[in-house]
Amino acid sequence: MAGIEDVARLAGVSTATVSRALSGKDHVSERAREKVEAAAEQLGYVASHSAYTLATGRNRNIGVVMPYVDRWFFSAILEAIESKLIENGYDLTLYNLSGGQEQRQRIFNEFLLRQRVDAVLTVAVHPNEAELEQINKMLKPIIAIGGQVHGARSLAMDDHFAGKLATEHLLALGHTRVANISGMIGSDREFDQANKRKEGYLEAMHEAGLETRKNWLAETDYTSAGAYKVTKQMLGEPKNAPTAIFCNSDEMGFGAIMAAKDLGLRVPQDISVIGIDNHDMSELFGLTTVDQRVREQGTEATRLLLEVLNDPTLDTHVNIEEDVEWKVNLLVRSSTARPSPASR
Amino acid sequence: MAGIEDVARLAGVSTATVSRALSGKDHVSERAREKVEAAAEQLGYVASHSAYTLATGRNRNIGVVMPYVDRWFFSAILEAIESKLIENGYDLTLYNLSGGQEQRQRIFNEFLLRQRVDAVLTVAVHPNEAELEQINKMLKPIIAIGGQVHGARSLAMDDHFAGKLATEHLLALGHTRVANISGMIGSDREFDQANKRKEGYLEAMHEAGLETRKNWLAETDYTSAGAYKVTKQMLGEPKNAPTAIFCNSDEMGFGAIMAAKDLGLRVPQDISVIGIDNHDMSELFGLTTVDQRVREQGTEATRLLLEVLNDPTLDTHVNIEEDVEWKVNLLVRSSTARPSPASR
DNA sequence: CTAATCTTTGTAAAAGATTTCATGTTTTTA
DNA sequence: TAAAAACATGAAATCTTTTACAAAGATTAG
Repeated sequence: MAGIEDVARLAGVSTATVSRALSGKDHVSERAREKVEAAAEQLGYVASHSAYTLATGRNRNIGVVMPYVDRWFFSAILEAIESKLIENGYDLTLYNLSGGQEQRQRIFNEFLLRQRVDAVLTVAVHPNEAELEQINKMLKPIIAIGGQVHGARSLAMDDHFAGKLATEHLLALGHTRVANISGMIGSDREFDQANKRKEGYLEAMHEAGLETRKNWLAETDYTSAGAYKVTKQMLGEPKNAPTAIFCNSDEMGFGAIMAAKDLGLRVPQDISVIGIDNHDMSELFGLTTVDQRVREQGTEATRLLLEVLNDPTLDTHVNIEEDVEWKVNLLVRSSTARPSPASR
Repeated sequence: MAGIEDVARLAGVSTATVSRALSGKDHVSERAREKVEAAAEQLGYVASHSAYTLATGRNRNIGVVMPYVDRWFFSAILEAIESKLIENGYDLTLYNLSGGQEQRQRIFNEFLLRQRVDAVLTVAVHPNEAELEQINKMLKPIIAIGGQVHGARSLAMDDHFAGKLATEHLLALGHTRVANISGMIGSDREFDQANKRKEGYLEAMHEAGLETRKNWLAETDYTSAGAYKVTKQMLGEPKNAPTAIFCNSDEMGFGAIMAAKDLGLRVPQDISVIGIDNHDMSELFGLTTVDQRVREQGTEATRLLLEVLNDPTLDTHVNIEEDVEWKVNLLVRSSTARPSPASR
């Protein structure tokens, strides 16, 4: 492959001029610029990235760390981040934490420290003490989406509020027997954040002076299969059954709806279901939800990050702990309605 | 951050020895190795990646190019690729083609040529002539998953065969009125490949001497919402309705099942549905499908790639055009059954 | 015991860009 | 027209590592 010297030779100038011309810098005569551009074009020259990085200290590369890639929320947000980055000339290096404790450690101890990235974007990651220390060692900007990371800027929705909002929608419709399906606390560190939605539910119920029976509080993993199972149990004995279910995520909402239908119940006449997310398939299920505009979150967080990187007045190692609170909206579809008179 | 010289100084050896000791090379005395390791540990030294790359020409980084990230197939395969790569000490740089023609061009013309990756993995990408030329300019190994790329090794399922297999399952159950929902040809270059599944369907129908009515051949985008819509139309007038539907993907199968249920039809008693993929949510829907073991595909393709990269006898620029045919299996669940006597 | 071989180590030369500094040239100002 | 300022350019230093080569020390063979 052609190097900068080849281009310089062909254009009849020095490598310094080539570098200046191609990066649109300072003082380069029109003539020289044209000659250089022609030579570069002819040789198909593209600057070697490692040399560029070594010389400038910049990577034009952002590390994205997330606990999963193959779950809808994460893949949607990743897509948005990637688009925004490419648009601005940045590469995206992906670090997926799903490979177990050992791999997770390696990512924090080795990969992120290789100085390969200019900044880090974490998505729903809860670093522990040691990991936090490693992250801060990098002296690079960090933005955390979906959950605070100590020392980093964050952009996150208020999970407590969202849970309350969803529950209050059901209460406003007249439901009094409202259940909640949450993730298993502790089974997956990263989802602890999302479980604050349950607290919002509890608060709403409490404020309305309603009881929350034990069997209306189900826990399962954050999958539709898990929700399907617990919903079947919950709705199995009609006597104790709720008239509405608030699921901590839309995917769990799908499972709840399928379970209800398989039991011969109609949604929403016999049972209302609400989720959180506004998953791509929620429309298909007619699922009422709290829209958290996932893709926009990715775009906005990336914009924030680029702002920091492009602002030369800011030290690159700004870890302003300024948290952006992300707005969410109730999106009513056909899975929620007033409880039927019979069920009361 | 500490550099190699700091480590050398602290350990009381030369940088050459540090380099050799840390990369587990050649002839280094036990004593020297220990001193170096202790010094590196103490300083928290991690070799700068760009310097490593500049000196060795290696990136320990693989470029992954895919048309989408936020669709299940792609996110699942991405997860598998990433895990395998991290395990082997490689980074993954993601290039997502969904950002329109202009961005697509930039990815092929600039990003991939920056010499930032040691190899490229494409997933269901159909490069055009110009793009192919750029790819080959890189002189780097390429492996194509899900569709051949001229000049590259590939690992792909036989889409024609899978379509035939799915259709024959329905025929074996006794169905004669079988419909197909495919993607829109040409609307999305990358999915042309998957549309070979339709040809398999047509062949199976033809070989069985069955007619394929026009309104049993629906086209839509590869989403469940699209499939929902066309299925409602198709099953709308019971007279011409099929007794079974073969969908080109599971996601479309979900849409078909939901549409059928919303029309008051029972699956599989009134209508059978089969898909292709074995999507994570297929079990929830009880969807019979052709399992293409998506994650394993990603793992295996990555293994193949690493094999090429690690084999010093192979020129790194091996573009053996050796295509691995990926096996698929019929996975029968509860969405397919014999047609009811009434419907015949 | 000497010569040959093997280990260990350090010096210095890469790798391929960017950028500082110095120099020569042109333009502007007084 | 002379001095000052602005501009264009190239030589060489720089970024941080790996590695070829040379040299020195240790071990083995004859």
